[in-house]
Amino acid sequence: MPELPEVETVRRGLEPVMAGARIQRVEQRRPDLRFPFPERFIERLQGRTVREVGRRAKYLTLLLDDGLTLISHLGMSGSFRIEGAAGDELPGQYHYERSKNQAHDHVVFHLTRPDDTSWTVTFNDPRRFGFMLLAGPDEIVSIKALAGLGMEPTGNALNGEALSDLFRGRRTPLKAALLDQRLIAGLGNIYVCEALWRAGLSPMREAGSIAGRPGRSTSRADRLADAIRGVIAEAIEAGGSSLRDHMKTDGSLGYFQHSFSVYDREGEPCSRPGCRGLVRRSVQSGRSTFHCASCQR
DNA sequence: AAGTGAACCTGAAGGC
DNA sequence: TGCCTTCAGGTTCACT
Repeated sequence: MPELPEVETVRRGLEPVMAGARIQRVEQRRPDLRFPFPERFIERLQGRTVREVGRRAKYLTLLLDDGLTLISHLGMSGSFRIEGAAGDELPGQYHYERSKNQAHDHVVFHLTRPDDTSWTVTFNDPRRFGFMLLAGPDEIVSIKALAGLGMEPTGNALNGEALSDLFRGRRTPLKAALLDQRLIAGLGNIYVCEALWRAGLSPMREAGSIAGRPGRSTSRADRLADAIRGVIAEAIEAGGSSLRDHMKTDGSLGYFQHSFSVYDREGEPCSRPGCRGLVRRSVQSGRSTFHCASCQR
């Protein structure tokens, strides 16, 4: 489920339980996910206190009191679920628990908080494309996964000029450039399709074609930057609001309650006012692209 | 260098 | 009902 907004939603869900909590015990139920777990994974976590629950692009980061950071990626199907040990801290938790196949519960963190409440945080990942890494204070910058990441698509740093400079001279399709985590870190297939639709730009257009002269923006780059920031901000907002529902009722994180303009809407009429086009599905570098050829140029 | 396709793995959904 | 194929939010690697 995880592009940046979903990972941020997960972060916000974990923070109130994990930040400040002591990791009493860790259950690691298999030797690997996508990669083998780090050496002495359990031993290095048990007894530590979580100082911060952070996020970089699609990675969650748990900073511990000894300077170690647990870096976690959800892959395609990873999720965390929180359960109060007393059983009644989270109303409706039973329903949520039942909705998951516990055969894919791979890691369980047993936590205690300063107020003496006890919790478990369980990592579930059917496809096992997720992974966990440990990095010491000096290693964190050299962790390969994080080292090459581009700018976050949130906030004012991502503007037309920045996009123009990032994409200048690139002949790769705009879609591929936006998915390239080395340029912008955190976008995935859904939000790239959505942002391109909002900006009225074709996914097939050369990335460099929206660039202006060095240090200058263009109206296309401005539109795209606005669309990206808007889509991401709204998705985080939606995830944040659905997180409360998720606590009460089921395991969905708003993803499925989200209505997209083009993603997974093949054959439907384009929803841009005045546009008569239909949403088309195509394949770019092995992944589905959804766009309206009539209004996305 | 840039682009594509396959690989990793399980489960859901659709066609017949 | 069941069997088969296709597809899925990500990343990485091998090839042309």
